Amino acid sequence: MTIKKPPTRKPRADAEQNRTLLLETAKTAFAEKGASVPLEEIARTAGVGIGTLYRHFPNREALLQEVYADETQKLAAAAARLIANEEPLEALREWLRLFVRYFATKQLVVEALGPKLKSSSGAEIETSITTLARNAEKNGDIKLDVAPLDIVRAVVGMSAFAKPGWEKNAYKMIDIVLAGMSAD
Amino acid sequence: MTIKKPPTRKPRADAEQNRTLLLETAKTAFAEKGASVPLEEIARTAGVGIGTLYRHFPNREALLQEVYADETQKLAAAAARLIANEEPLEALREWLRLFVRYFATKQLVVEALGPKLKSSSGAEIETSITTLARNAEKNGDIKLDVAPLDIVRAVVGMSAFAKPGWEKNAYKMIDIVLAGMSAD
DNA sequence: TTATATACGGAGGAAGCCTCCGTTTATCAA
DNA sequence: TTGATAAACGGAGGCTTCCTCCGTATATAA
Repeated sequence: MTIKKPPTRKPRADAEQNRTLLLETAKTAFAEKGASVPLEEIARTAGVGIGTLYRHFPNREALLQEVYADETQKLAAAAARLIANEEPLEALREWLRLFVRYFATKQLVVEALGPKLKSSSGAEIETSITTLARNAEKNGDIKLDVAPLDIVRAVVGMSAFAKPGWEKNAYKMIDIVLAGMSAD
Repeated sequence: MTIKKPPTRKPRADAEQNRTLLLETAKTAFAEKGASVPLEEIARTAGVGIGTLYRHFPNREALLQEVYADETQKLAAAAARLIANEEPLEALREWLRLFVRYFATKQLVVEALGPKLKSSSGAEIETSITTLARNAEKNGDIKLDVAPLDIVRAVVGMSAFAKPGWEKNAYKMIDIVLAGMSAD
């Protein structure tokens, strides 16, 4: 069995630059043209070769994920903050609202990508909602006989071939679902 | 302005046959390999040329729609029957369960097609759920402050990157949502 | 049987995805 | 500075799928 020897060199500056450049270009392109914009177009716009794009991001999904990574990050942070500062049930409700707004920005992504969002961002979201929901359950606010993630799913469903303004309906659905789970 | 003169001839038998054959082949293929199975493969399996497939169904969506047309039809029929024979709230609940099963069969379709289901099947479903929901509302069972279709959306959301068995969760979500909407 | 509207089939152009590899360049040691 | 070399670059090209176009074949009607 061969051991990997790490000759360790400083990472090349041009590589870092291109990576950043590609992420910025992709973010714009996805927002403007939807998530199925040709990757070759992104590469061209960024002024790099297609090979470079694929070296940094092995496929479309990887690129999308990184583009939205920081927003996902913020969402996770918000969960922690809400738990610390709010009543459990309200923390849960508020986070779900945040989620709706977050999801609205990547909705077109989902449309074009299909439900492959299990990926990494999914894991962080699952952690957040699970913590929030269990917290509310322990506090006696809700009875949890579906998986916590199912709450998110119901809310996300609101965006199914949504017209602009679906967020309003999603907010209402949050209240309905929480009411339906309430342990009174 | 030229008027279209209709020379009217009996439609050719081979055309009808091929159409039917293609529908059957497509149904199997979609079920077995998902909705993104190459259309050329369907044509080949059916033993017709790709041109014939495209003449009958101008694109993938048209083909999918026709493949599932009769199931959609049944669902609409069920709505009428349930309204006639059940208590309004139970009619609504039961229809939503039927919908879950219906949707389970075309779920893979949705995944590959993305939310383009507004199309014709969507219209029939919207009619059904609207009638059922308004019926339950008039009976004083629920308070309807979301669009009826949103109930379906919430339920459909359960299937988002679902594992096998998501139908169970969907059933639970039906109960939760209806409880949350109950006007007590 | 013949004429013709209708349908058939598949070649081929267009578009995207992704890989592969020869060329270029940033880093580091001397 | 300079040379060696690991690291990164770029884009040609193979592959897959979509869909159109049109010459050929055939079912229908007279």
